[in-house]
Order: sequence, then structure tokens, then C-alpha cells
Amino acid sequence: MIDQTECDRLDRRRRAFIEAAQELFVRQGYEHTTLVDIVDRAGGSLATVYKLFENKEGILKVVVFEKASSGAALVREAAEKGGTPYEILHRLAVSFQAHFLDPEVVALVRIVIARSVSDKDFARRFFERTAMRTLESLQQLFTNWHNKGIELNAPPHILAELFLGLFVSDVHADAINHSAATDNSLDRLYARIQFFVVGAGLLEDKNANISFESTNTQ
Amino acid sequence: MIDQTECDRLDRRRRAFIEAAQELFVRQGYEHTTLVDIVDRAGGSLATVYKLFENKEGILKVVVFEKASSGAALVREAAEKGGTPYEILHRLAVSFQAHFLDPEVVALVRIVIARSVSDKDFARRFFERTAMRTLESLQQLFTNWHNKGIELNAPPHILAELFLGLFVSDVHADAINHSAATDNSLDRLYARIQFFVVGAGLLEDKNANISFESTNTQ
DNA sequence: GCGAAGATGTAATAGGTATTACGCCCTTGT
DNA sequence: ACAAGGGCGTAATACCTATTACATCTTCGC
Repeated sequence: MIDQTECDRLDRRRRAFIEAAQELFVRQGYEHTTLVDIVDRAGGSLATVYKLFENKEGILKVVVFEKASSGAALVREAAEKGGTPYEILHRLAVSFQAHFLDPEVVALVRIVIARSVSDKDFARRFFERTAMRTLESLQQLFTNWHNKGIELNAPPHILAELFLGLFVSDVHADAINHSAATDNSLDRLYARIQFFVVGAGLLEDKNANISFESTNTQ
Repeated sequence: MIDQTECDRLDRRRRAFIEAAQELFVRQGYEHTTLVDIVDRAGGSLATVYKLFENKEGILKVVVFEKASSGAALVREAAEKGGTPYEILHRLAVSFQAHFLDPEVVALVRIVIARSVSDKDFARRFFERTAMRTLESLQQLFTNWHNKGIELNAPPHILAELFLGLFVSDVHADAINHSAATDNSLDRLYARIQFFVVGAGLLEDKNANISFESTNTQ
């Protein structure tokens, strides 16, 4: 009865709905997007939306949790390449910056923020699947270094929070201000990495600890 | 015709509406608060709400912008008491922490966040009245120090952003996660101040730059 | 082609809420 | 005490949208 082609057809519809919903939620917010909007954009039928997602909130959950990912993989990748803590953090920062400034990620966070305000549980689950895992893996990274005898200026969990905070705060600002007031230049990124590394006590080469004029490129 | 008592009466109503609206917006969000909810809580009449605020959005704007304040005053206060940069920043951090963790401020930010997502202009105006002014005054503080010959590891505007970010990120987290996952202990605050001061290159006493075990109190 | 399972399009339902309209009643200054 | 202006309470309007119902059309194995 239900064979592969059936599944494919439904699945294509499903994907079309999800994509349309995501696009519209991002552009107008969840509350101001109607199911008819979604159907108009995705094609198909209202009845099918209800068959697939049960109700409007169902489609939101799928949109959000199908896309949500933690940064733990990025932490692992950066660590596996080896090098000094400075080098690893530098790589990680670049990769975090790329990840967290991806417009799709910002848009996703915007949706989640809007929803979280009136739905604690939604906020909690998203937080657990993303930031909390990233935090844990960062904390592990710092703990490993500490166990190897590398001195840190603060406990690993504090450093993990601070490091992730450098990027999450930008995402929040972007999401809330619609990227109005953010400077995402490389200069800024490097200055922040430098700042973090020095603050954490992870900079072996004290020469790099220089007055800021000399870091300007003009 | 319109005398003092008239004004007082209307004004009391106005305040009651604003207070009720704030309370309800905070608890259920702007979208899920009806004008009837507000009237039920504040007393008075729907007709009066429209007379005073024109429409629903009008009352939101008044609630938000009547309460919004920048942290510039806190920066000025902390700086005027004098002392080393370390001492000033420490004072400022404590005062920022108190300000930004005030439940009323968190709640206000929550309202603004929810609204900002679907109203760029609203977000921009709020940002300009609050964070931007605080940033400017922090930047001025760091610039003054730099002009006095104090070496900084990064340009003033980067440091200002980083310092404010330490607190704003907490407010955002609180607002979004409903204070679910935040640790607001003094230990954490002090570790963060220490981190910032070291990262910025503002710590004269290098002895304080110690491994974290020795800062634990057991 | 055929028939059934299921997708589609459309229309009806149902509930909610911003906004307006209007007559009553209380406050207030004289 | 009175007249009037203005807040009060309520009901009506108008619109929007989630959800359901249903009849029709497609698809696909056979």
C-alpha cells in the first residue's frame, strides 16, 4: 500500500512545508505567519499540513529542532588538529564566527528567541540541545589543558562560558537588532581572541601582549 | 476647564494602566496580553486606554521607553570615585551586575526582545537609548585611561564592547531562558572581572595572575 | 484502465481580539 | 444642588486565523 514513492511524495511535501515555514517565520515571525501563508508558498494543501504536523506549533518544533545543532563538533575538530592552546582557540574562534554568523543560524535563533519569551520549555530544550552541549565540550577542552599542567586564570567552566559568550552575544545582538549594529570584521575577531587568550592566561609569548596601536594596520 | 485635579485623576489612571500593562506584558508577552486584560487589572475603562494611548502599540511604547535607561550614569559614578582602573572596573562591574539582574530590567529586555524580532525600528530605538549610550561612555572611559598613558591590549571600543558584553549576555540569557540556567554568584562575577582586567592589560599587580585553584576558598 | 488510498482545494466553523460606539453616572467647580 | 464634561462599562463591529469537514481529483499498484 504505502511504498517508496508514496513516502517520497509525502516527504517532498514535508520538506517544502518546512522550508516555506522557515522562510516565513524568519521574515515575519512565528506569530504573524499563517498556515495559509505557508501553504501558499509551499504549494500543497492545508489538510496535508495538519496530517504531517498535527498543528501550527508542530511545524515550528520541526523547523527549529531539525536545524538545531551544537558547536561541540566544531570544538572537537579544532582540538583534533592539535597545536598550542592559542592556535586551537584561534581556529575555534574562526570556525565559531563562521557558524554563528551564518544568516540561517541567526534566523533560527531569532525564531527561538521570539518563541522562548512565551514558552519556557521550548527555550530550555533548545538551550540543552545547543549551547549547553557546546559549553560542556569547551569546559572539557579547558579541563584537559589544565590536567596537562597548563595554568589557567579561571576555572574551566568560567572560561568556557566566557569564550562561548564572545560569539553568542553577537548572535543575540544580530538576532534582536537585525544585524543593525554589529561589526563583524576580522580585526575585531582577532582582537577578541587576543583578549581572551591573555585573559585566560593562555598566551605563552608575552611579546604579543602589546599596546593596541601597533596592532592597527595603518 | 482642565485643572490640576483633572490632570491628577487622568494621570493616576495612566500610571495604573502602564503598571498593569508592564506586569502583564512581562508575564504573558505582548502578543498574548489583551487590552481587556490590562483594563481588568488596572481598573478604568477601555475607552480611557484609547484616549490615553491611541492603540495597543502606543501603550507598549510608553511602557518600554518610559523605563528604558542607559548605564552611562553608572559608568560616571564608578569613574568619579577614582582609584586604579582595576578598582573602578570592579565597582562598575558590581553596579552593572546589580542593574542588569534587577528582575524589572530583565523583564523589560524580555519585552523588547519579543517585539524587536518583528519590529526593526523598535529594536533600533531601544538599542540607541540604552546599550549604545553605555558603550559610548565606556569607550570614553578607556580612551581617557589610554590618553593618560595606560597601556591597553585592545582599542577602547573593543574593550567597551567586551566589558558590556559580560553583562548584556547574562541579561539576554536570563530574558530568553527565564533565568533557568544562570549562575549569578559573586565568585563568578569576580572571576569575570579578573579575567577582563587581565585580558585588557589593566592589572598592574602581576601576582594576582594566579592559577585558579588558589582562588577557591576551600 | 481500475479502484482504492490518499492528497488537494475550498469552504465552513469557532474563537479570539483590536477598535469603535454609545448611553450612563460620577466628579467637580460654582 | 446643579449642570456639564468627561470617565466608565458594555456591547457591537470587523477582521483575522487556527482548525475541521468534505467533496474532488491524483497517483500507483495491479
